[in-house]
Amino acid sequence: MTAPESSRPPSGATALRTHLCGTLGPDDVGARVTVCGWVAKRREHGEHLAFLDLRDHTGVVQCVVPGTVDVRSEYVLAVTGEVRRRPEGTVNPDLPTGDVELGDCAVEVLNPAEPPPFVVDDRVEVDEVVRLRHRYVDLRRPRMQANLRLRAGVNRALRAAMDRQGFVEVETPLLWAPTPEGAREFTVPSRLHPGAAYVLPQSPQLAKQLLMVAGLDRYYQFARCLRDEDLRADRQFEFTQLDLEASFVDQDDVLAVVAEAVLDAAEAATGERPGPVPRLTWAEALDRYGTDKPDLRFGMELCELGAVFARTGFRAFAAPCVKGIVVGEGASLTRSRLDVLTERAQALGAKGLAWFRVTGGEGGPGLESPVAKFLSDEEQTGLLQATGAGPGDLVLVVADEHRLACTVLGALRTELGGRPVSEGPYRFLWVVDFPLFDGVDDQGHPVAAHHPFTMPHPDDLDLLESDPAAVRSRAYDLVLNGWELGSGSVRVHRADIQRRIFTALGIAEDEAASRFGFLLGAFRYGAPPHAGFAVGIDRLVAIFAGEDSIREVIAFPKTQSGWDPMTDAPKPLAPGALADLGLKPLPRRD
RNA sequence: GGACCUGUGGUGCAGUUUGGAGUGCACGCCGGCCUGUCAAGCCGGAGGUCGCGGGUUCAAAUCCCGUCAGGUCCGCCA
Repeated sequence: MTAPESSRPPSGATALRTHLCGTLGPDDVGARVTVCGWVAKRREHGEHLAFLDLRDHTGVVQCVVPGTVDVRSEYVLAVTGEVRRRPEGTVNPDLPTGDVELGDCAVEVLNPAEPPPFVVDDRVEVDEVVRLRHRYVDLRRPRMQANLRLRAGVNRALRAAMDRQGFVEVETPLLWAPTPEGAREFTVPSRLHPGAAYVLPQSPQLAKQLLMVAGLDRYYQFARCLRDEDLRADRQFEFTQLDLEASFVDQDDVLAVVAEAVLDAAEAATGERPGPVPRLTWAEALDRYGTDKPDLRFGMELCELGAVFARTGFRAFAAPCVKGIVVGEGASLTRSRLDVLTERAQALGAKGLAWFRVTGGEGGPGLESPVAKFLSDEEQTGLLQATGAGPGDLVLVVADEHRLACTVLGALRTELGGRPVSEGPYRFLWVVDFPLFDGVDDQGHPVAAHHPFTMPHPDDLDLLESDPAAVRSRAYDLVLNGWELGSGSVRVHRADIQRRIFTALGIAEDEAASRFGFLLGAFRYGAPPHAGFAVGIDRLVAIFAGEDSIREVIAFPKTQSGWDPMTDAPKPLAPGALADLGLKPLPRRD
């Protein structure tokens, strides 16, 4: 990462030290220096010589002690010595400071330490619960130090980009009002109002819209967001978003602002600036990649096979949609592997998965498959032509409803062609024109795909009442290498459109007033057209760090069950604390 | 709510298929030796509720049932 010079004092000098361990080099030869840090390794050679590898956040330097030294791993030391070139033949090319060492060292023990529960070293894999229980030790490891500092660099770049683009940083409340909508919220019971509660915000969505009514014009915030939903590798209870909103803008303005910020962040994190961010419509992303967050680092696009099997006699392929993907060199996959893929497809909702190994006979390529005998020669030829598959390839075909066929193949595409997070390049993507509604609720009303303040696509306004499922929206997602990095939308600022959407959603006027009253009330006093976005910082940094899990870029994350092995949170409240809040536990149901 | 995988000295593993004494490996730890190592080397040593509970059996780390914890995924995440 190329951090600005000003971000770190070159020397790191303090009252206790003159230099940093990892920065010492040939230029310092001859200087008498004091460095502070932790003992990474002690190597004693009898009573006349000992080596100490001293580690701080910049790296490790070898200290030579003329005698024995009673220190152990992870002792905290101040070591004073003279920087000198290493003797002939003892240079360590694997160590950045390996040209030099600290000679004739005087060692002061600032604090002894018990043996750590695991070695502070990137070379060992340690159980994650053990790491989290002793996170303060885990974070000493170079990998974690690098991740947290990378994150700081990303934040710095994002903040600079927002400032430069005229955005004003505003903090919004963590204690907010409960809303019966959307993600489960964390509840904070009120002591002063027993029986009443605040909730922690899932996002500052409504607050930032109020800031637009308030005339802030351009707002941003590094917003902590909290959602009481099940955790995953890319989801924690609490996460951080670069949250932003702007007035008198349209979709293109927002995309430009966000793109500049994340491309700056990418440049700061990786040293290279990715090219302009391309756009796909949601419909196109689904058609071509079977997902609304396609990984553009590889091809394997879905092939449309409806025309090939339009009049097929094979009942399994007589479906509204028939699509396939080509797995290059996939013909060598074993039968058991193919069975697993089939089970996987069924688990995702498909009725089945048809596979075809492409063989290379004398008369041209042929198909080897349990279902090949059900297909006519024309269909087999058509399948090969439509997919472009060649000998040695594997073709996977799903026939089903359009959405399902696409998503099943999209999942298989990712599983079979997906690359590790740590592999470049960085392929940002905008997915635009999301549907306004997604599915229907118990009463048959459409369900808001994003949130109920999302502006319908102007070309689809007429369909709001007649064909809500076909209404596109001014909602958009930012995608990076198959990860959803964030989403945003143009908001509804006009009462008449808002009323029509509420009606479509089946939200009565009094219900809307009770749920969003303060927002709708504010909108009566002059709401500017506005739009916004939120970028998930944890995911962005995880990708730049090449980490599969955002836990690796969060200082103190929780396990999948929401447990913190270090603090043992969550813990039962003391009876007195419960009483103060006017709470009484229900009897356990076991 | 569901599927799959995992649980064995401080750490990482093997052992579980086919039941037979807590057996083994690497790292770490403790003690000793060692004047140029750097994942030091050599010698010696300590360290275990095989996640937990129950069952089968003469005998269970190993088989069966249950349960807890962790991970990945589905659901969920307006």
